Amino acid sequence: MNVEQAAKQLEALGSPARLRIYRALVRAGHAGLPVRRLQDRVGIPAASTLSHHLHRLILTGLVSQERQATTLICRAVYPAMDDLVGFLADECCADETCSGTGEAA
Amino acid sequence: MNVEQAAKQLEALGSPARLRIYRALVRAGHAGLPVRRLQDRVGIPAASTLSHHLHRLILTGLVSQERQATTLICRAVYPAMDDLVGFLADECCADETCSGTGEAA
DNA sequence: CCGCTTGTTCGACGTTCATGGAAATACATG
DNA sequence: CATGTATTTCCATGAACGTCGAACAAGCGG
Repeated sequence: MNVEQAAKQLEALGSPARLRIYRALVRAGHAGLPVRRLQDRVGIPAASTLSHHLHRLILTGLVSQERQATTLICRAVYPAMDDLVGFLADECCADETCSGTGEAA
Repeated sequence: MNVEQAAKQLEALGSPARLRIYRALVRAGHAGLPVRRLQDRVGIPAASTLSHHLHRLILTGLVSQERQATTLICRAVYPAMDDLVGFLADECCADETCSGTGEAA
């Protein structure tokens, strides 16, 4: 995970609409959520807007889709989030253990 | 930490320039870094651009500044990052323990 | 085949962002 | 007070974003 990639994912998550989408997906668990259901849940009025956000999330690898007949099931990609949180934690140690990390890490 | 606040911080971090700035600050430890040094380190040519990004980071509470005579020392606010990582981890459990979280959490 | 549902793509609108140059501010020093 | 350094604020410009409506594609059921 390099800085550019992390920034891209952070940016994807850095919009209330997309963060809500992602959160709903995460909470839906492995089963995932059809786009229609997702729209209903996050309260985005226009389907095209949701589709746009979803596309962005997918591009960064945070979300995946699987077709089931006419409906598209969306799922959060947990390993991606894991990596991202790992990157953040690695850079920042979250506490005060940061002093020893140095520069080459 | 609500969704809006988290999204704001995520967005602040979601730019290669700002993520690099933040990273440099984190690695500098609690000693912090003067703006000038920061500029030199992250390779932003215009001081005004750096100042702009810094301002954004400060607005979201991710970075703090302290004046020392003519120079401004910038520091990463570790608790803020801790909260953000916590929010992400809380929503996503990072692994596969997510199924039990439910909806009301 | 036709209509219905599901979801995406396209084109457009106004808003916000990133960037940098110039002027302004804050502070130390002589 | 004048000068010099450090940093921000102001302003302008082009690019990207968020949002939406309308048109389109795909698959199911009569």
